[in-house]
Amino acid sequence: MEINIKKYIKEALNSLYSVDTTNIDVAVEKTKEGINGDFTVVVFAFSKFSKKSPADTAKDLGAFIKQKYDDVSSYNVINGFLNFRMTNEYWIDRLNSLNLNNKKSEEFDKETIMVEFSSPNTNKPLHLGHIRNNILGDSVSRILKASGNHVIKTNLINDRGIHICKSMLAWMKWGNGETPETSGKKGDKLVGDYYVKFEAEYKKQIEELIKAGQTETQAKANAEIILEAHEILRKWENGDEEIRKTWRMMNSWVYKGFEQTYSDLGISFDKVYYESNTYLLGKDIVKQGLENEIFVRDEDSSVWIDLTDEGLDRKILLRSDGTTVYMTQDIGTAIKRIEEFNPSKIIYVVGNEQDYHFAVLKKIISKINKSYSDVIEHLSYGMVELPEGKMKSREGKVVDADDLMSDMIETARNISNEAGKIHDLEDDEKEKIIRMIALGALKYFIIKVDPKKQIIFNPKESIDFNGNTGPFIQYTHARIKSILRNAEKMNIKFHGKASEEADIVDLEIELISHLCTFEKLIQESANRLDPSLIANYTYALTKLFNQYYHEHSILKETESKTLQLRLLLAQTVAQTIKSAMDLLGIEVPEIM
RNA sequence: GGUCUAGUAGCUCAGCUGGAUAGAGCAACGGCCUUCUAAGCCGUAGGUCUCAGGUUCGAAUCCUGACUAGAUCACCA
Repeated sequence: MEINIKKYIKEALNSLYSVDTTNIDVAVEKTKEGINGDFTVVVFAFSKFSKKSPADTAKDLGAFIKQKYDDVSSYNVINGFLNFRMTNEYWIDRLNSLNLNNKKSEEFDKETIMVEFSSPNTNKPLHLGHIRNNILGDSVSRILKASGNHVIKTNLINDRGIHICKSMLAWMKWGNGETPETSGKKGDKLVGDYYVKFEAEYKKQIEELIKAGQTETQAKANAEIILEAHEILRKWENGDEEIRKTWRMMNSWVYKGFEQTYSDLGISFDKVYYESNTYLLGKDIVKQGLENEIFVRDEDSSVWIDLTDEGLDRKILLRSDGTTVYMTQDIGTAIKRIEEFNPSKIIYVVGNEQDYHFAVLKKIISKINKSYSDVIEHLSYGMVELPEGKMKSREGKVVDADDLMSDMIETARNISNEAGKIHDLEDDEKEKIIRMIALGALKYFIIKVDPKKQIIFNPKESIDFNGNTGPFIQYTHARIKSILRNAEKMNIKFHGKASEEADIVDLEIELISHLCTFEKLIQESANRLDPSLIANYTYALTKLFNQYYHEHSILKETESKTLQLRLLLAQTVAQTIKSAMDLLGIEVPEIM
């Protein structure tokens, strides 16, 4: 759209001042509120070509363009800014073209991009921090897909390690064979409870040892219960069948619980990896790296990479006993994925506490193979914290994902009952809408903030359903749908196209102008891996429509061309809201 | 101490690669339902954009340096 204006300006610069415009970037913006115009060109930079003041330059350019192009209806110059007003026909044409087949068919499966997110540990249930991770990963995947890429959503489940051994040990000690069936507890919750039990006992033992004169470090290493946990880990690694059986059983409980939470959240994956299958990967690569002298072996036979030249540190890749560390596994998995899928990017949605880890991983991968340098990308997001600080699973101080969702559903139900607009629906329909609203409120609340910023969540302050929220946007969608239904009931024949002769008001131009930027915004949001741009865009669109809705009746419009224009505009807004919210993983109702 | 990230209204956040008088929501106060869904709309009030320099026609935005907060720098993941 504003590409036209750019073209015009370049042409004018060339004709008027003989400027070679190939490398000139023309800044075209939406005209600020309160100033007459649709597009604004910043002309300060062109003074050097015209050898005139910005204001005179702007006048030259404006006159030239107004005279030559008939989609420009007028121009004015204020403070050296050149403002153009486009004709009504121009805007109506824009609206019509938004409704043509705007499928960018040539942009399909441009690149293969792998997005890894969620990646939970299996010793505890998911909490609000995981929710942020999941909806970020899910939304980014949707946005990358919408911008024309082939996306593979993947989850690497951390199903082995000391953490799950802790839960197992506590269960073996104090569980009396308790299962999700006998206790009626969700599987992940049950296993999480034993993790908390372990940590409580561990803490007690540490305190006792400190009282007996040990230092904290000593106490942490010597507590009997942690030694037992390490023993279980050793047995696990040696394939002890009894331990493996318990491990499989408890993990299966957890998976069932996770499945439920993922399904409630509307999250799914294309490919799931288990760390118990991948943790040994990477050893061979490290060996090769040793031969190629990318890595070094210390005297105690541990293997390292030295990144001090790159502003990073030395990082261990294999322990002196030859066992792998987290990094080894990540190297192996990354290389395996690259070889298997040949993705142009693997995006890791992981909290910013692991910035350093991924900086190192990226360096290592590019040292292994230069052509892989740009594959690894870390989508680092800020932690979700409570007013009193970090959430701590081991102390049970977390905002549980399932609890939060059911609280939200409860609130949504109350608000909906009060409004009474969906009373007539069948119970299951009602329930579906209530869940949609609850999830919409929760997801929007999180996704609207810039991923890299930390979120402090105060459980005492409930998540809003009014203002800049998911439900507000959903509500506007339902409102528009209601208008379109009423139009049908009134036997208004809707053409799906607007006449260029229709009347058009300022708010309509603003709406159309906003709608026109959606496609570009998806690209930008994909480039920046930032769904919050979509959220803010949608809110602005919705806000604008509600204003319009209030000031101009659609169905009472008697002039048929204007009525058609308004119906088309309303429908386009509804569609755009729906697709935008879909990119955030939020559904919108027809009625609410 | 090194590195990274953030600091905008009482609170939660927008503000794109520098552009005109810094915007929303929540909370407060005042209006608007015989009119397409009031989960809405309009208005009032609320700001030294952490501070100090610099770059330039022009800085919340870019650079440098302070200050504050968080993260990270393990033979943990």
